Amino acid sequence: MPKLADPLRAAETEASILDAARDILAEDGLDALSMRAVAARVGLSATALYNYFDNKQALVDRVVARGFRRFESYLWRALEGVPSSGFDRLQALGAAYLRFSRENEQYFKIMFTIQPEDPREIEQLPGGGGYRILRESVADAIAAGQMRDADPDLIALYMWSSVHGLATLSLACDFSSECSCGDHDWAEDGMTGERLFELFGEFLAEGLKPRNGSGDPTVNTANDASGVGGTGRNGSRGNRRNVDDRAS
Amino acid sequence: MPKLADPLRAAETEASILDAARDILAEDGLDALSMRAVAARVGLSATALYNYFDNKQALVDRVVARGFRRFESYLWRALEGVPSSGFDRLQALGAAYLRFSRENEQYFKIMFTIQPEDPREIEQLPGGGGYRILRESVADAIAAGQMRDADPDLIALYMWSSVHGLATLSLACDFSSECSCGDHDWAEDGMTGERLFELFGEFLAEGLKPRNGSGDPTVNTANDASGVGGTGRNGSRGNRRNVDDRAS
DNA sequence: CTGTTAACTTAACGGCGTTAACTTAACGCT
DNA sequence: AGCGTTAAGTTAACGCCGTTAAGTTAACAG
Repeated sequence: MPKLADPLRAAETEASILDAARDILAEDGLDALSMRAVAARVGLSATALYNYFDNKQALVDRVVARGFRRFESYLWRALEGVPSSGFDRLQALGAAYLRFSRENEQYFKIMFTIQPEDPREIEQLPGGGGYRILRESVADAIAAGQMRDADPDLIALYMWSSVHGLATLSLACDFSSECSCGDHDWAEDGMTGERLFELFGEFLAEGLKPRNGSGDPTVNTANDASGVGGTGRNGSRGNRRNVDDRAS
Repeated sequence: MPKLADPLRAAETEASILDAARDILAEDGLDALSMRAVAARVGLSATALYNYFDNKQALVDRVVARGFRRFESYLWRALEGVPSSGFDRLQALGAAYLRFSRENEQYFKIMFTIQPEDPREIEQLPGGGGYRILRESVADAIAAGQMRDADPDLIALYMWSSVHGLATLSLACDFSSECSCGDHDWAEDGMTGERLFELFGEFLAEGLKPRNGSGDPTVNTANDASGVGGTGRNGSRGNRRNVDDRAS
């Protein structure tokens, strides 16, 4: 690996390599992201890339790090014009999180799948990758008296888990189609992660325990199996244990 | 692909191939899972595997499907002896979910990462893969009056998202060490996903909105930045926008 | 004894990440 | 002007990958 003395030119080439890698990833997925493909896209031979990156893993790590920066500024933009305290800000953050995961599916997948070769180098996940914004918004909401008085890190992590889980599951499984959850037909209104997150807002704010005269009745629609239905609509076949594959 | 007329022998060989693939995956990760490696482990040549599986993707899909079945029976076992209504059952489910994700890290990762070649074949995710158990437990809790009266699918999905997000983030980022969330030092008590899930129980049940005389005060310890701290401990450097990488 | 065929092998193709060796162009220096 | 140095890139090659084509072996049917 030569030393790449000219820093300007080197930085330009490096950036164009990273751009090419990002484009290939977004267009054709991680499997299509080969050193030869990236090199061809920037008009170099594959071995030339090794002047700029130690190996493929290092290149991918850089792509991921860039993804986290882009993710962070995406979240920042989502907060523009949203008042700086209360649940609105957190709702906007969650919605942006889900929107990003859908618009940048491949990016999002590798961001939380690839583990960097050198785990010391992660100033990105989650410290710089949006977590600070979330934590700050949580602290604001607590200070404004709109959120319970608990460890802001714990609350931030709780909200992050919920939204991240929803984003991940939305990518792995299409709720609104054949991969139906239960036998409830959600395809009717094209259930998306973002729509679900709106519905989850009530649960996040008020919890799951029953309460008298709870707020928003909209989430209580389409409820036909409560109070008397016992184990619910699936109760009849719910007890099949299917133990055959236990030791596999 | 010959017809494999002897069904008993064929099923045995197929099972041993799947076992080998599962073992390699668990021991050395997805990158080490090659047709040649699997074949060597069962004492065959790589091409022999094509008598039993169309291609590598089909083999991996079967491994994933087996993983889901194992996952499901794992969750079932976690419910043995737990009373069949109320939050206890859901708490046990969540804890088992996180335990499985830690004990079977590689398995868990590909279960929700790999997307099957033929998406019709997913009777596994999430229908058979534990979702039914969760939904049933939710319906039980609603029927017992221990949970609010809302669409059980919606509640189940909410809880699933929370736990799944926590599991995924726990694997991608070690909360208790260098990848510290915020500047809060959680390494003191070796923060794990399972421990976090215990702490989240209060939020899941009671919500995040403030309430007078809220229940468990243990989650309110270690809280030093609320009420007056404004934007929290990171407020000073929190406003760096870092817009440089916007178009990358 | 022969033909069929299930179950498997070896050989090979193109693509992958990566290394080694070589080329080319620009530069400083006497 | 001629020289060596070196940045930046090339081609060739290695071993591994998924996969296909062709050939081998053993059992069994007639």
